[in-house]
Amino acid sequence: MPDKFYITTAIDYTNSPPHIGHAYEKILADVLARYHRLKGDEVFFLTGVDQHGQKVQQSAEKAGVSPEQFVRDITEKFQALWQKLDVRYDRWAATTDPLHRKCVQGMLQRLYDEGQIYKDKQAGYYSIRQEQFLTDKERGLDGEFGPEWGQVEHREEENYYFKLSDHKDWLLGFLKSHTDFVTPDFRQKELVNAVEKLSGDLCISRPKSRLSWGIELPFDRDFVNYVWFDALSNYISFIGYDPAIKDFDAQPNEFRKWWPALHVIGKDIMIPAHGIYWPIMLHALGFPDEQMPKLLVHGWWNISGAKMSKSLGNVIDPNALADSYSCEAVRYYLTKEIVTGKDADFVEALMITTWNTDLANVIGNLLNRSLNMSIRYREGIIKTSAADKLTDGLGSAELRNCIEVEIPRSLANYKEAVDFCNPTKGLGMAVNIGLLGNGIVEVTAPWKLAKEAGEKEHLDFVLYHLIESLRIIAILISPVLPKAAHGIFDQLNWKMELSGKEERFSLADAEWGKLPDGHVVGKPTPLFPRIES
RNA sequence: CGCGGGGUGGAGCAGCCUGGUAGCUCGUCAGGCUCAUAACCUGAAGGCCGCGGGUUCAAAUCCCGCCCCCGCAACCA
Repeated sequence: MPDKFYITTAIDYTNSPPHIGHAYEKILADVLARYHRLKGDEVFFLTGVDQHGQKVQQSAEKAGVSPEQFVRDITEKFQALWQKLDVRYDRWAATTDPLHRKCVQGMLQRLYDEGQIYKDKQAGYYSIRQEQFLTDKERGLDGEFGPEWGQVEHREEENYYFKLSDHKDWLLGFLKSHTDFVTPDFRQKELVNAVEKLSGDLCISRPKSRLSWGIELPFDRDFVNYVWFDALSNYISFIGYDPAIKDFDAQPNEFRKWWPALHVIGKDIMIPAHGIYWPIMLHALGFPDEQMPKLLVHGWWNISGAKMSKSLGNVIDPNALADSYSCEAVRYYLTKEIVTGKDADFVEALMITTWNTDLANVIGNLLNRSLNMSIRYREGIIKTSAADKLTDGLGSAELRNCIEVEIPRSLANYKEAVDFCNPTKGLGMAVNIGLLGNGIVEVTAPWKLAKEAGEKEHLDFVLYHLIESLRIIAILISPVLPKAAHGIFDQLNWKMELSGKEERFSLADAEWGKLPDGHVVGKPTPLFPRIES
């Protein structure tokens, strides 16, 4: 039985078009999903859009179109971008989907019936722009509410509340006994601190008079749900959760097959949404502790050390980036040049450097020179030879060390790294095998071997090793650079019957010595042309 | 004393959890090679690993104190 891997991303808010941060998260999730497929796991990758809410309603009004129309346009932009960036998800979660709406209403109804949701009246100062009640905490030094809140008025309003605080102690206990709930670990520390300060319940409704663009509360049609039950529950609704069934073990097979999930999210939505509301919602719905999801919290791409923001006008458009360079260049840079979980600076020049160094100079060049030599010296025919006999040839010691020590170590490091959600380090291992290959070319000097009749066997062995290195590299980079991985395989003339198909790659094949004797390689063409700036 | 992150050769970063020759990319300098995408390989210069204490045979790494930078409000991942 293959392992199951269910991965999700945050669903993006369809209020404005996607930027580099959206792209990073989806690429990260896509890379992990592809890696697990490479391992042979059964994978389900869910991503989508959050379409409801006040801001969409307002933006639509401003644009003079219906919310449906407005949301459809933006949604198309997201989907087009994911296609352009090779983000291959299995299902699209759009919160206006009837299936989702039904599930959300079912959840709310059951929690209402079970006394987890109650109606209450709140009076106080209310920010219209932020659609929330303000407390004294929000007052500035002068005791007034700052301009960021827009128009503030006194208001009295009835709403529905979810009994969040009832579950605070449970959550603290859960976090204490499940220290791997959040990756990286320092985020979990942060979360525990936040939970300890938690007080009050969660307002989950807005009267329809103010907000109509949302999911109606099933037990009171004068209200729509506000945000969290709608947005977060996509993670379960789209894989078939049945809200009417409290007993987790009695849930439909399809749902139980995939759950629990790995949620890939940004650091800004861990507290409170994914770290507090979501596990408590699941707990209240009857999910046992061992069926809680895990969170992979990534950092942000900053621009010259500053936060990316619309108001600063420094937003990076991934569409334009993919057009000027390539989808693969964007995927490579975003994966390689950030420590998973931490922030990084987005520097376009560094994207070019990284591409040129790792892909053009190291891997691409190794591919090119190896194939070229194979064809020039041995007519493209790759032969295995007994490694034992080659103890005293040029560079034999380095060659053996590479095969017996370095490559196995790189492979082990790669697997460990990506298994722990660190594709950055994984890519480093693939590049490392490329570096080793280029080193081997130097010490074995195939052009010298080719001139000596007695060295034919040694030459064959060297070439075999180089081709094997490239075959392995292609497999390792395939989750990040699917197109380039195919490009390498195509030039190696390997598994041509699967050309273009994802099944062409398997992690089990990433092992030195799997290429059969007598394989004939193809002609070299520069795969990663240098980007000249 | 709010919470968290960071301070490592010229630049950007890893390493810190699980102490033990300070590593990577770019840049600089000097060699080598010619199969290759003016690519590749080797070597060199350049670090009191923020500061001060402590633990230890041994600290970038663990502990304590201090200094500086950045997030934790918004559009926003």
